[in-house]
Amino acid sequence: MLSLKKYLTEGLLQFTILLSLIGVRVDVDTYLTSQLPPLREIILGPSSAYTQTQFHNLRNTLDGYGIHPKSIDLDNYFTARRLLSQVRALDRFQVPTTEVNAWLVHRDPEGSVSGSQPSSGLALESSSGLQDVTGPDNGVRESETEQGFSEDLEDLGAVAPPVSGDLTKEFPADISSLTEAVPSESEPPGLQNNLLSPLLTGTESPFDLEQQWQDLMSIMEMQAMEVNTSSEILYNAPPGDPLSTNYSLAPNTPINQNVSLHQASLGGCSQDFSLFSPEVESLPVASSSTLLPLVPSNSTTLNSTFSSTNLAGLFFPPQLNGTANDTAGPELPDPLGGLLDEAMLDEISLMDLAIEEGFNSVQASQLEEEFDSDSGLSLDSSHSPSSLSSSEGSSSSSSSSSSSSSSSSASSSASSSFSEEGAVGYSSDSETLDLEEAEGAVGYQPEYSKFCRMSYQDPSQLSCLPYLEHVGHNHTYNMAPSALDSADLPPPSSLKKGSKEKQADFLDKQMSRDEHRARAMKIPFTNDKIINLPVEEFNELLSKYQLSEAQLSLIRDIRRRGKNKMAAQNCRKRKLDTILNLERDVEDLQRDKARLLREKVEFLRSLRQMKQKVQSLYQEVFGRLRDENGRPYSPSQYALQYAGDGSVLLIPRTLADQQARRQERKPKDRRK
DNA sequence: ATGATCTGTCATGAG
DNA sequence: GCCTCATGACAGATC
Repeated sequence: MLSLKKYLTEGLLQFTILLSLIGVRVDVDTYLTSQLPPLREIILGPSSAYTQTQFHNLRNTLDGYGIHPKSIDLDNYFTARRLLSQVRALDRFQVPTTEVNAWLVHRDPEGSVSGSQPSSGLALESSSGLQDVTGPDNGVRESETEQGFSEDLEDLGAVAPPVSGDLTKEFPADISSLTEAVPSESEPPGLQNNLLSPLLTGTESPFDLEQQWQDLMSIMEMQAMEVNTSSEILYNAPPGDPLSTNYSLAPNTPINQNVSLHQASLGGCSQDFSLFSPEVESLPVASSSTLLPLVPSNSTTLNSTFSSTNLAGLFFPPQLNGTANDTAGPELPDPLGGLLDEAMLDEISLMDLAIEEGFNSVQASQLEEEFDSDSGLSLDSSHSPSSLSSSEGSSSSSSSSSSSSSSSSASSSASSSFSEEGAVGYSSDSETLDLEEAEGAVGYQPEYSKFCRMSYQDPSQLSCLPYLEHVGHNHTYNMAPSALDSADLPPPSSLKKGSKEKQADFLDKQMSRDEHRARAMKIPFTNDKIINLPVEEFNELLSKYQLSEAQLSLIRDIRRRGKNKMAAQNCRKRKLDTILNLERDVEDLQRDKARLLREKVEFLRSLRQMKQKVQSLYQEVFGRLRDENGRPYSPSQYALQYAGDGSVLLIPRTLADQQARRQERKPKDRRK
């Protein structure tokens, strides 16, 4: 059997290679597509497989594409298809560009507010600390910082370049804050851009914090294992706490450059808000938040992090002493900052894909090899012969096939193939003669279908049956049974006597127990007829012969067992098909899940962009404001704030700062 | 030799 | 009641 498989496998491969050499393209997709209907029919079973056995539909018309549902070829087939679909899915998935805006901002130690919120778990942002005191080489790295500020960084492990005050000046609006607790004494004074500090102080998400947090949790839960592992590595997170790692950095924690970069990106997300963005303002939540008045009682949880009601609190350090420029603002949690972290989201998305689509490197390499093969066949053809040999489809559609489908147990096959006698296309006269001689029973006919099937399965059998050699090449096994009815075949004339005995033995082995019994009982017709004839014809057939009670009993048993055998095969096929369908459903659901996750990532990214836009607009508006003397307002002394009617007010910084503090307390109280 | 799997068979119930 | 089919369970065959 194995040797025959190998034989056919090699033959198939060689044939494919030949096709390739002569320019005939073997298209994998076409191959699979064209294979699918018959294969699916095999798997699902032709209509007859799920219905009553149709006597007039006995022949298997699967055109040789039959693959036994339990055959390894079927697994290979679906594996290949799944891999193909996964590869194609890669086209659809656009890996988001990772944009990391790294800003190292130091907080004034007086920012006690920040110290009071380390447990928030969210990104703590420096409100005023724009001074870069990460190292003495700040100036040297300024240029690259600026460059890194605008360019997309794909490598999250990249070192975050320090940011100098000049640089911030250059990019006051687009601040991706890094929350770091840096000792104040290390901060060089006078390196502050107050305009930036409110951005760093906190941003208000247009979405509900709780919702965002739940969304994040849902994402993280789905990717708990993988995200946990990777995030720990990537973000230097404490084990088991990827969220806090992503969103916060404990105060007084020395700056880890890798972490700093990531934190910077988080901050960048968090600082964006929709103050001036029409699109964002149109959002219900955003508009509601922006309309919040200065009254402290109206401040919400979001205000602490995205205080649109108090723009001063956002854009200015909450703590303004005499040298406000030197102070760092409180670190406020930013719910969206972490959510919008592209690096995290990308990773989630990618890992989700990797997990849910089950596309690992091994499979990819295997698939690649398959596609790289000269044959052009992506399917593992090494098993194809077995699939041909075990034509499950025949069993499902015809009674004859049911007996023959069990190739390995051909010796125990219950019935000869009534329909396949002709379907096989085998027309060995000698065979008929030998069988009749061996049987000694009138009307008993050999099972040519089994010959054919065995010829597929065992090359040795094929070789010992030279007259069967053609079976492997022609496909006349689908011919009408009547055309090749063995009973009508003339005796062979060219068969050698030496092979006759082998054939007889072989046929004898191929006979099922019931066939042996029938022969022993001298039943005058084939088991196929016994099993597959409609009851009326069956009774009519019985009436034509004078049969003993024992013979009649045996015939009934043969019929019952034969039908039950087919029923069992169909039943098992259905069971297997159900499993396969469920498997496909699971895969589909996993793909949907991955797609939804990708969409969510895109939405969050879009939100971040809008917030950045608003941020820049704020900078622009504030920068154009002039006092009565024509001088610009100091960001440390004034801030913009939304009024309840939607207008924007310029209010003193102290007032804004007070409000910001109130808004910070609210969420804390809520948590209590 | 042994366990897993395949396959045929029986018993039973339903249509 | 008979026939057929579906299916769980079992056992032998096969891998």
